[in-house]
Amino acid sequence: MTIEEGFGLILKKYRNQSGLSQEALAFKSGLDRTYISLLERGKRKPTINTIFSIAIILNERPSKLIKELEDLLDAV
Amino acid sequence: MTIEEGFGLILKKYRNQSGLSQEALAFKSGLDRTYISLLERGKRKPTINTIFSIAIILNERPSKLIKELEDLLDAV
DNA sequence: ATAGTCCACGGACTATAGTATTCGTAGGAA
DNA sequence: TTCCTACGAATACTATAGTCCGTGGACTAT
Repeated sequence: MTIEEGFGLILKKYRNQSGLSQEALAFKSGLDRTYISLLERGKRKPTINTIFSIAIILNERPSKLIKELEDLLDAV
Repeated sequence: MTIEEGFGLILKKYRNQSGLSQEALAFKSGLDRTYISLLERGKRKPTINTIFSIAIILNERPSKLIKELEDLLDAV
């Protein structure tokens, strides 16, 4: 699994937990609807600022998402 | 302080701790020497893959760098 | 049977991450 | 001096992050 694929899975999980649609998350985080879709499908590599923007909207610490991503990648 | 400025400070700190020059870090992480310089001066926003690449070379967990960045930004 | 929500996916674009080259400076060493 | 290492900084380039337009399928509800 690539880093971006793992990030996509984690993003999708937390977004679903928050009850937000892709479009709602996109609007609140100031990103594009289709870009959230691309991220969740592991087709894009977010910048550090994008990671922070998304994490804040999801009420999570960026480091928590990254930690979970590390664990997910290690688990392979 | 912006996210990228904070990341630059942390990168510089850990790079100096590791005893690597910008050029040595660049070589080992497969990035450009001038780009490491740009990052440390807060002029660029690294992607998630770049963050992981650099952290690995510095023998640190990406989440640790991000955690420290959060704390640095909160401290303002 | 149709309207609304949610999302995957594509094409075409714009903004910026990241590369390559070069010049200038400062410090230490020979 | 002269040589070398390390770094900042400018310019110009290439690759890709991120936007904006749309289509269509699955599902729900009315």
